[in-house]
Amino acid sequence: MPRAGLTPALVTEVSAALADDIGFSQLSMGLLAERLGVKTPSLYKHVTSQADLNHRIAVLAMTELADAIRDATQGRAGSDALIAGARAMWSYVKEHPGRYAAGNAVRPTGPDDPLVAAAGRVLASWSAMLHGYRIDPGQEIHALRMVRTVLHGFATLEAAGNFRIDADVDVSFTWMIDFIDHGLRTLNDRH
Amino acid sequence: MPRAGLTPALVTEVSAALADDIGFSQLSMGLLAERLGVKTPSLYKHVTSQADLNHRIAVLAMTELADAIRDATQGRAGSDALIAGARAMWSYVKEHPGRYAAGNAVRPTGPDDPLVAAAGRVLASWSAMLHGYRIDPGQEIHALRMVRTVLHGFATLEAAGNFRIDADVDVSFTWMIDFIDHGLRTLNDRH
DNA sequence: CACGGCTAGCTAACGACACTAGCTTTAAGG
DNA sequence: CCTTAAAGCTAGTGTCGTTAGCTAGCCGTG
Repeated sequence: MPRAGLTPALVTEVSAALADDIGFSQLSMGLLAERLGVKTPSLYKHVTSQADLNHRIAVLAMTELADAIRDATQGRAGSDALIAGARAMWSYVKEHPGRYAAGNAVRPTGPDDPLVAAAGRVLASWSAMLHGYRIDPGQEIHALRMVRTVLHGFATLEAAGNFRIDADVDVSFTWMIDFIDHGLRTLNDRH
Repeated sequence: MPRAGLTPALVTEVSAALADDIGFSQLSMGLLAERLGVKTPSLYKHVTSQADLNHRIAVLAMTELADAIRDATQGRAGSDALIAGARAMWSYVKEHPGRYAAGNAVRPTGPDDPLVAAAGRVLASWSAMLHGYRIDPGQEIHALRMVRTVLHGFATLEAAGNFRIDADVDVSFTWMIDFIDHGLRTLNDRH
């Protein structure tokens, strides 16, 4: 019996890809083992439990997402940064729905959980992006939460196939980002 | 052995309440049977499978949510209707997180699925609410999707405990609704 | 009031799943 | 070449969803 040469990182990567293929909720140790050409119990040499595996997928997803947003918003500001960042996040979720689902399903175990750090990097990107709008410091947290809410909501609704007429979802997305952008730009002009 | 007097409706109601208590993902046939004072296999006299049960919870949730939003927006228009409807949805989700999670996890089986009708009633309420803003018909679908996206995103993020500093989540919610309201009211004033 | 059929609820059992125990064998390092 | 950590295996356990088949409570009819 030749060795398969597995590592925790490889197991995580393959399970993330499998989750993207069949859906995070359908992921099982048996299917993962089959895809890796190995029997189920062998996985426990690299991963302590399914919860541990899910956690690793979540960290991977949040890290990749943070990188994607950072790369997209790099060198841009204001409207440009918002549009580029939002599209980057949306396309990441469309391409990796299983990973993203894992990222939202898993709860951090504590303050020093790498998942917290990864999620913090995503938030930091949005926060940096908002600086371009010169928002009143007291309103920054609310604007940040709104951006996060909108993008998360759109991503999950679309990943779940919840938009009936999905022909012009792209148009709706653009419209929505434009709506938010316009609102942010005119935040200080309110009477 | 005296009979418990179960019905599909009662089983659904109790399972929904249980899901709200322990979380939708933690719901199991065994726990439900225990709460009903019955052995697990007895449930299958009233419900064909766990998938069937989840579907019934989802229909119940969407129906209740549609009623709550309709009642809250009744007799109101524009900003008032948006604020009242949004708060009604938010408080429903806070009060019944398990039900709402079921409503989002379950896929409709077909076009005549009662779940589709219930979800349609929710959408109809948002649509009626938007009429008060006199939005250009070509943009209505986008505005509708945005409202849905924002409320769904906020509800799920908060239900998952994803807002770190949850002290002023209520303030953020109000701020966000106000932001959306302002944007909708000035939609026609864009240059 | 008796009785017959429907069915709610039960026990027993199966398959799928996550996981553990313990063995064998691989392969890396002295 | 030989020792040793560990990768992968087989076998087995507990839990969960689900089915089969029996028993007994309830409702309608005679």
